[in-house]
Amino acid sequence: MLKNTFCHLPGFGEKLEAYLWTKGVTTWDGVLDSSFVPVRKRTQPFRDFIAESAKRLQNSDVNWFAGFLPVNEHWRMFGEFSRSVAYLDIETNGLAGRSGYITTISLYDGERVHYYVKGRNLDKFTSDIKKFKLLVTYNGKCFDVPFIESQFRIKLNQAHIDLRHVLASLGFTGGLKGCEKSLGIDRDELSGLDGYFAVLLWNDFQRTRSSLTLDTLLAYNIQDAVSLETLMVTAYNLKLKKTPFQNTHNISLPAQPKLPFKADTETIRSVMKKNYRYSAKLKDFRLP
DNA sequence: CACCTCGACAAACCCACTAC
DNA sequence: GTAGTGGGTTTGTCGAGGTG
Repeated sequence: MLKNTFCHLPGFGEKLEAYLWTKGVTTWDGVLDSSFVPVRKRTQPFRDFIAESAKRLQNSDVNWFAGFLPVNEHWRMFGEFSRSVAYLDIETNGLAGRSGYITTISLYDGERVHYYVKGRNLDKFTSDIKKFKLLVTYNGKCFDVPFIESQFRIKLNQAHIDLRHVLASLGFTGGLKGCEKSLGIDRDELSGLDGYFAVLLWNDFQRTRSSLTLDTLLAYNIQDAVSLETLMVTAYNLKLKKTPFQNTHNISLPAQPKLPFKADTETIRSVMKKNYRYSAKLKDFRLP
């Protein structure tokens, strides 16, 4: 999709790009010798910029594209760079602002699941994340990434697709779970849980040191990260429908990875019982 | 609850094109 | 050429929405 993208060129907006597509101009070389492109936008600086684009694409420099693409078109980077993606989700001990801390992190690379737990291996995250060129999150630009940056005192310089805004532009709102529901993405025994429940699980784990509790928390956290891939591919294909490339650039839905943890129903029940907020949900978690 | 980004909307600005 | 026009692009401001 980046090879068919012109709106990262200075002075090229969405309208001009869409117009050129209708005229059959779909490649960078095409721009340079199409009479549909104003002469001023075919001068040497533009030739140089396009040559630079080709070079950066060749060198897999996602970050360069992220700097020139309008943010609402960052989803386009996924096509060329879907194999350098880190799907990322964190859990914390609450929404307590600055006094809050990260409890667990899940990172899915499309094949393997990586997870990090406070007090065990959380610091390993900072070196692991450096291996990825592109981050995909839900609301991560507002929450996960600033939280990580402030807690670890690092800067995540990767290109970053925030699915919250991509999905909102497609008409899907209501949070990660809301979007999954609208798109028919199911999450069996973990449905009905939310971020606050992850806080309760962490508190319970602090008190009991129960490995079943931690497993349940990680199962939830990892499910969120893994779901991001399905959402990303779905959103990408839906976005493509508004371009002339829906038949050529479609990405097929990936197979689900084997998940390393299973949520424990009895733990969920027991933690729910202690919080009135989940009294209505409790009935969904009867023992078999 | 605190924090953060971006979409919406408006206004300013730029440029290709036309008429004379 | 020059001035006018209209559409597209860029810039600026503000509030909605989502995170555990």
